[in-house]
Amino acid sequence: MARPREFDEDAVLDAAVACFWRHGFDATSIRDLVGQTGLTAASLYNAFGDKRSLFRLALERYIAGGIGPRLARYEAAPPLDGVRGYLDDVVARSLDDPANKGCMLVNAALEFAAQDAEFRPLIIGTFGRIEAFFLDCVRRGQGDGSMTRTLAAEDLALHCLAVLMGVRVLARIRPERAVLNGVVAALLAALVARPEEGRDGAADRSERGMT
Amino acid sequence: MARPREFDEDAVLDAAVACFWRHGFDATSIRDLVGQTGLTAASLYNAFGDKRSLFRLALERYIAGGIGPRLARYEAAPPLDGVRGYLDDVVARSLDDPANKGCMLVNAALEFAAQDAEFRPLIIGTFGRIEAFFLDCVRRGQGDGSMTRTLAAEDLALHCLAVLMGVRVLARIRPERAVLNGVVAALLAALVARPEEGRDGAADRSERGMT
DNA sequence: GTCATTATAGAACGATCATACTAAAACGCA
DNA sequence: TGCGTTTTAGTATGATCGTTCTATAATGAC
Repeated sequence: MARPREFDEDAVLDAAVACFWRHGFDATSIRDLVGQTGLTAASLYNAFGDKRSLFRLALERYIAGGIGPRLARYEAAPPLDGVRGYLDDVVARSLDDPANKGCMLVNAALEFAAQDAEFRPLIIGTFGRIEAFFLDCVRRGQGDGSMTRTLAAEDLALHCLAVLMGVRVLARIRPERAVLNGVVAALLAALVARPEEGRDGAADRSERGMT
Repeated sequence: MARPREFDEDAVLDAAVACFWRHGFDATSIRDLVGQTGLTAASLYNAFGDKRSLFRLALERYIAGGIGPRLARYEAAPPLDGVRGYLDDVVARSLDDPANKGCMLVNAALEFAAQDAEFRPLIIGTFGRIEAFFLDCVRRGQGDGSMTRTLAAEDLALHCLAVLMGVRVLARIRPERAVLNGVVAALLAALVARPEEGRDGAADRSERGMT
């Protein structure tokens, strides 16, 4: 009934992700987006709204295409393999990105931080999904004896999340395989059960007080 | 011989630090700086050069006033106390900052990342100083038996650095005491020597292979 | 007191920002 | 073949950006 779109929305959003991912929200201009997407400013505004809503769509697409699949890829793995796989994945992606863009979610979190009420729920919620993934790994790992029970599962999961964030920051400054692998190796060593811990599931849980 | 300055350079730089720390480089306008410092744009340019060199001075002042003293405060502490003190310090500062500005160095690192050749050396060098502090703590801790020798000191130091960065990011998103303390507690638990490790210095170093 | 020098104040600069407007163009349906 | 609707293309708009200019004010040296 009306004139049809001449562009592929997904391709345009991918181009927008590339722009925002590389330069952030503020430093990406509408002209940049016009140049990278190939369509005009009028079409951009007509199809996606203003710059903020386009950023939101781009960030959601980044999450749906990058973080979501990665979580799904390791959610059924053995606990230690899940954590290791997730972080090795991140390290590999960080190392083979010549632009060193890091993680768009971390970048957005620091650019908007607390002040932006519109993006906060999406950012916090996504980090919450990642934390939940780590928490699930740790709970299963503590249950099957592969991970240490000397700390609360919640603390260990937060530790994983913090190391993940740290890796994403460190990777932008020192994108060297030895550096990032060293960090991940130390995290995994911190998670594994110590030799003196029993390997028989929950049986020996009562032998230590709760701290 | 000429008209004297009417302002205190240090006070002006402190105001510039406050602006850049809170909003970053791009999102801070010269007009913001004019408003916060109280002097005119002409005086700003005359005294400090353009926006980039003012940012550099502000970042150097932040490092000299924030990070440097913190490193000095804990460099002579017992190894574990040094790491714990440094991170507890960071957590405390993060929690009592209502603006949640995080760390200006981390913010700058992510805003400029790899692309900016002018700020890279300062950013990388400062993180290098922090890493060297952690490495010194770990080496001493491994030497006196208080820290684990199951990993290379370099990897443990990098782990500390990554957790520090992660805490700085996490604190901007979830500035809750329990969250940040949990992360630090897990880091410290990862550093301490395990019960089966000898406490007699370097004596038992030969009993394990190098991995 | 005059001069050279530097600091101030405030307006002005061109560039670029996000966004809106005006027309023309391209379709489905009558 | 028109009509209604939406997408295009290009330009315009007002705001704000970093920076500079002009003029005036304040000092030490002579």
